[in-house]
Amino acid sequence: MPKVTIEDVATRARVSIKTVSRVVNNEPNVSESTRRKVNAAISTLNYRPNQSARRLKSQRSFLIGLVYDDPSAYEIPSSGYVINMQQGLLSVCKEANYDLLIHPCGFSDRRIAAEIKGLIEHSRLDGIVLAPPLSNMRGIVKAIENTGTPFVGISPGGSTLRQPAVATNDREICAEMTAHLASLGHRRIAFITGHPDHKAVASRFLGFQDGLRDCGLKLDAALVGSGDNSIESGERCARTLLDLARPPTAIFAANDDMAAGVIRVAHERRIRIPERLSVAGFDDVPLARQIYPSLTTVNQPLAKMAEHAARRLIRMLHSGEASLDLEVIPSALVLRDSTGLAP
Amino acid sequence: MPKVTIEDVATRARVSIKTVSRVVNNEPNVSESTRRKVNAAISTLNYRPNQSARRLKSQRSFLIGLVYDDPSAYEIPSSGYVINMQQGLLSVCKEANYDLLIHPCGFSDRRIAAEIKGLIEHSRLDGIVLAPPLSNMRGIVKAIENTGTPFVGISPGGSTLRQPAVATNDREICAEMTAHLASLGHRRIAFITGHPDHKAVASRFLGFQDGLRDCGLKLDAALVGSGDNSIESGERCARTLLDLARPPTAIFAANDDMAAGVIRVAHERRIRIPERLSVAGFDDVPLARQIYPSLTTVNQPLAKMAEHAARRLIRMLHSGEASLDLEVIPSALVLRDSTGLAP
DNA sequence: GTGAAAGCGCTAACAC
DNA sequence: GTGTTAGCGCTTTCAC
Repeated sequence: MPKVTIEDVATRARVSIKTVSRVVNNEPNVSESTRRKVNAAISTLNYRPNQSARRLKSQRSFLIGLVYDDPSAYEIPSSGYVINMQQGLLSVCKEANYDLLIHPCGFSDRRIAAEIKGLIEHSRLDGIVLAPPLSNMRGIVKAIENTGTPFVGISPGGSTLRQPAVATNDREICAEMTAHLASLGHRRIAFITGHPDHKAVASRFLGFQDGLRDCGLKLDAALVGSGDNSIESGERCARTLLDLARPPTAIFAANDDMAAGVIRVAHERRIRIPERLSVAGFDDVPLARQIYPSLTTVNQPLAKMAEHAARRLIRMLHSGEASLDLEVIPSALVLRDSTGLAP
Repeated sequence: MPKVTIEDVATRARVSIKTVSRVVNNEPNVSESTRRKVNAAISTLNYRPNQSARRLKSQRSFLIGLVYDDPSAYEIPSSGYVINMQQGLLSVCKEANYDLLIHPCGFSDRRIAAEIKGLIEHSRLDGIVLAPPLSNMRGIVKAIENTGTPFVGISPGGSTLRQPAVATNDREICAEMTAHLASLGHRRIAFITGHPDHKAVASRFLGFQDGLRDCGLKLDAALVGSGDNSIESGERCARTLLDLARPPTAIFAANDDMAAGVIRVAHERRIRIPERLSVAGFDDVPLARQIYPSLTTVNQPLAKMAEHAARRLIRMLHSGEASLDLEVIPSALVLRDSTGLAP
């Protein structure tokens, strides 16, 4: 590795290092011919600016942190959502010449605020993308705000926290899904709620209620199960619901894992899906296509949401100001084999 | 954020900056009392060494890269394996004060060597952890070797490439799984092979053959399906196998996704599992616990493998020398509900 | 439009 | 054991 520095480029292009710096950073005040000369030198020498030097001098790290709840701490099975967010972030970081640092952390930890503060100070992050459900937790959002580090939240749900954020239309799309089930003739539609700490997941329940109302159906408290996003809670709720004297003909779970739990129970009891029971989920995790029957669900454009979050963050970094509004990227219904006409 | 520098610490502790540097880096030649004084100053001032400065001066980035094949490029559904590796790496990086950069890249891309070279040059990575199947691809391994960057491969499979690597006992554990199926009375055991580019997955087939031999069974070519790790290929192979005049009573797939495909087909055909057909997979992805019936599989300790890889890499970084041997971390059988006595 | 000079905060020689 | 000095490679005044 022949360390080629800005000086080498300057010498070769017969200009000063400052001019090279201008070209590299796309600054104005460089004539077109000089720019060409410099670029030629850069590519023949295969010059790469030294990030460390640039960071040191400019007092910026060109580092963006993704902070999410550590899946290992909670046995959340479909941690695939992290991968999706990472992909979205990476694609933007790449083109903007930022690097991405990932930082899982347990959200129940009372010291989490200190942990985040330490992370920012240690890695000198320029900005942060905050994944759900951390984005709806007051203590965490406040901790980041206190450090003064720009950040963008993803899916903060109905939380009242004012923050720059990107989300999807959980509520509206759940109303749509509910309407879809109703249009298949279902009248007794059950809902399994998610983990209470996930505000975004909570708003899915609201959407369900909207949907019922839109279709002239009444909410039956007996048809609401309290889950916690885990497959086990889905199984538990399914058992209770299916034990009912008048069981539901459709079950809409607030996420795919719980829906998978419902399907497991249906299999155990030899209840045909969708002939005797329709099941719908939310997230469109890989699992949704893999189980039998394949799961009707809502595709949440996580990668795209992350992309937008990153772009916004970088814009904030450059402009120095934060827009506190919520950007919404719509989800889409994915109709597969687990839903059908009401029996 | 009051920028506190090494100088502030030195002033407060009434020593020179070099002494502070020594304390921070745990270097020798500092008296215990001085060390205490300095540490006191550090903590009252809440001093954090500026990584950029340190990197610039020491010509090291304190950055480790995880290079893996981009799951989005191939629709590999159970990309959960990346998360597991990340977790393992992060835990080690954290304690060793390195940061982790993740870099997915398409492995079929002919320019991948150039891409990796660019990545190393751009981010100035100190070392690389190479995930499978990239770790068994000559072009990629050579590209990294050419840059002179230390690296450790994960699960390079039976590849003949000499490299520092951490793997699991794919072959032996597959022989064990096969023996387990035989012990349940199965005599017609089918195998579905994985993607030919994945050497580690290929060695699972060898293990299957070992197992058959150990149990005095003969390999029946008709009972071998050629998959590509995808769930669809699992379905395809399952159809062919189950259409046989004398179908197998057990199917062992080289990964969980293909096993899930087999289970889907069994459901379609109303073939009871495990009463009429036993199914086994490999990987123990989250899906394995979620589908019905839950999948008997092999738990691959990916996080632990990644941990060891990171530790080795960091040791290499400090010592400057690479040990080319292969470290093996054993997998374990996970017996669930998809396997049972032969009919 | 372009360049000279001054550091950013730290580590590595080398003195003492 | 401890301190002094000289940069690492870049960006940033500010001069021209």
